[in-house]
Amino acid sequence: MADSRQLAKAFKALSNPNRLQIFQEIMRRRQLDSKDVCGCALTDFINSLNVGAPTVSHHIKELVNADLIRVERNGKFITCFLNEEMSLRLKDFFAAREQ
Amino acid sequence: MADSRQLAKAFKALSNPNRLQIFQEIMRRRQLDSKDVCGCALTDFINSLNVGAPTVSHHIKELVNADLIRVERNGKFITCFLNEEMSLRLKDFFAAREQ
DNA sequence: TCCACAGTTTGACAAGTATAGAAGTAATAG
DNA sequence: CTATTACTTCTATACTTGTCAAACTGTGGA
Repeated sequence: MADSRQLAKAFKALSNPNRLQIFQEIMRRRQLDSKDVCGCALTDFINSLNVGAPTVSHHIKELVNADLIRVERNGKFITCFLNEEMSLRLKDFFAAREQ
Repeated sequence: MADSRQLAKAFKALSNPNRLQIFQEIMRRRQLDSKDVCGCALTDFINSLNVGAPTVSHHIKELVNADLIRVERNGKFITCFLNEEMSLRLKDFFAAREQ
């Protein structure tokens, strides 16, 4: 059950409403399949949520730390991408034994 | 997105390691399909986790409050059951747009 | 009726978290 | 090189949470 700890960490990362919204937006953008828009810059979140840059930066770090997303720096910007593997694991967690 | 709030609540309920373990045990027992054992008494958790009764009681309340489980009283005992509908919603949340 | 057992409520407290402001770093434009 | 933009780190603070001890409630059995 060493694995429980990682799940709990992921759930904790998603337990804050602002962080959940960031995550949902990253999920949502993934679906717009063109390469240009499939990630999110941190600035997007600063504008859409009502919190400052330090707070968003902190939230992103938590999501990365929980393996839910990964980030890439492109010049001045960072871009956030969904970690598909983790999403899959979380889906499977809830899918256990149901059809 | 009024719905986000409920998701965040569920994730928060699962973000504590002890509470997650309680939830996992309730999930696990569901699979032993005989009527007699398909729920969990609170005492079971008091013994298996290393926390006192008040703490377990509190955790159960949080899980109920997050719509993840429901409880029934049978005489002296309470029994916990999984809320399948919520599990399904959570599975779908992570399943969005992936195959 | 009284006791023991199963669980709940209350109150307290240490530890953790969300947030902001100020100051710092990194990259790009001019 | 300087200024600006994008983000990070540090520090402080208000708030939340997990836990326990003690006291309480409800149920079934002797």
